[in-house]
Amino acid sequence: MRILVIEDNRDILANVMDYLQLKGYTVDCAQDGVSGLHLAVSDHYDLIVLDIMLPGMDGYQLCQRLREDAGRDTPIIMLTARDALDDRLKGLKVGADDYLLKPFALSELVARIEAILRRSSGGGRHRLEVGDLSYDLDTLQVSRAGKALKLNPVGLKLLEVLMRKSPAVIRRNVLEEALWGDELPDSDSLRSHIHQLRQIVDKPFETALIHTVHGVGYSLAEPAQ
Amino acid sequence: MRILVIEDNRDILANVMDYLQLKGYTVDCAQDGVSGLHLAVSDHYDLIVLDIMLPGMDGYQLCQRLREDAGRDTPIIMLTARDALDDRLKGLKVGADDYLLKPFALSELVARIEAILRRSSGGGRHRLEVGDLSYDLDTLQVSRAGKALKLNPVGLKLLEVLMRKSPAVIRRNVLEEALWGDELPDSDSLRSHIHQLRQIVDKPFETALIHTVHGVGYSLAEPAQ
DNA sequence: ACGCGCTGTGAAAATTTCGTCAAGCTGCGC
DNA sequence: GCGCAGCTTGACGAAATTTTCACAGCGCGT
Repeated sequence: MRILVIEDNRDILANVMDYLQLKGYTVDCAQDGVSGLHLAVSDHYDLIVLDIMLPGMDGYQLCQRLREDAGRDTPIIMLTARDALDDRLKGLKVGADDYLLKPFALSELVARIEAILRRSSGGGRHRLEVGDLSYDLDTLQVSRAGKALKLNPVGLKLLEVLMRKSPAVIRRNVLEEALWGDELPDSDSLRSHIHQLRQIVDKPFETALIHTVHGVGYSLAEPAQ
Repeated sequence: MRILVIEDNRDILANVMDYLQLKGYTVDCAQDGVSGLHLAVSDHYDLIVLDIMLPGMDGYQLCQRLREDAGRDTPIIMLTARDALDDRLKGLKVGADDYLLKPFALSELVARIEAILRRSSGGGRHRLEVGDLSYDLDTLQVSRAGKALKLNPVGLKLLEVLMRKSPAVIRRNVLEEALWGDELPDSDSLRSHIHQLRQIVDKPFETALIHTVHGVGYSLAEPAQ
């Protein structure tokens, strides 16, 4: 993963670069807006970390020109020193994906980078994994411990929601809304679907992944946790 | 994704609801502050679009009560007709997440909704901690001193309210309202639930965290304090 | 010290929720 | 029209949770 850091403060820049490289990213940098934009346009990056206050061209202008003139939708995380509402709005308006208030913890920056990369994983690998369970969102193939499983449309949707939020507990009404939207079925058909899902996902295996939380909903998680 | 729109102007409300539903959101609405707050508290929403000027209770009050009384951190986008700085500061102060000045383009509203949802759902997990007691709001797992505890739905809710406001004392009627809303049980069942909660949270350990304040209510706090 | 009201305790009763199964319904390809 | 796969509905016993109740003990004002 290639990341471009645009920041004029040498200390911050060095810190961020070190930390990101430590995390396994390939990092380039620029210390002013013009050369930053040049790099961002002429090369390919998976994400850009962009300071607002820059010599030459500020972060907003850079972001805007990258989006509108160059047509790039490279994810951008903005760094802003102030907690001013205007900054946040302006940033979002010109197309930033997230922002971080200085001073920030490096771990937080990495967390956001990962969140955004995961979301905009344009690479096309849409796949969910929980324990030995795997769900390919492109081919709609589900397998556990290497064995392919055959699921219904409702089962797929249910599994998708459960896996996306794993290991969190999903409330019944959230699941119902995810499956049917506003027009819920008259009876409690969610129970039947969970039952069916279990027959396929849990029954043939040693350990159960689907857990019911009485009076609340269901969760999908490894028992270890 | 469930969105609650609180707006008294019928035309704007209809427009916004139509557009959001078109975008695939599940939308509820309220046309005054009181019923809006009631919905926001009694149901679960991923985001709230809140008009400032409302009959009954204005947007600031609603936001403040939702945050402070009900302890909800549902993201809120405020709608205001004025461009006054005071309004913005006031909004930030009571806990709004973003702003939109009327008149606004529907596409802009959606852009902000998506930006905020991305940020808040990608964000780390929510957890409450008081002393050696810890409560993960996502997985609903409660543990004290490393030992996992098994709680009922009512116990969880009770603990959540107590931990959120810790070390403050919570009046009985506030607790009752948090648990049952308007329709209280006929008898004083709160006592039983507190008792049950104590059996699980305090009994197996050295020090008690739950304290009763005679004639007032209960608090959850470390004894040191 | 006394009494009243509030609180702790324990357990039974009432209610809700859950797992499971089987039957009925619907849309679709043949 | 037939058969099929997928979905919904309803019913039942089982399990878990919540409410209710009775009684004992404690706090506090008098």
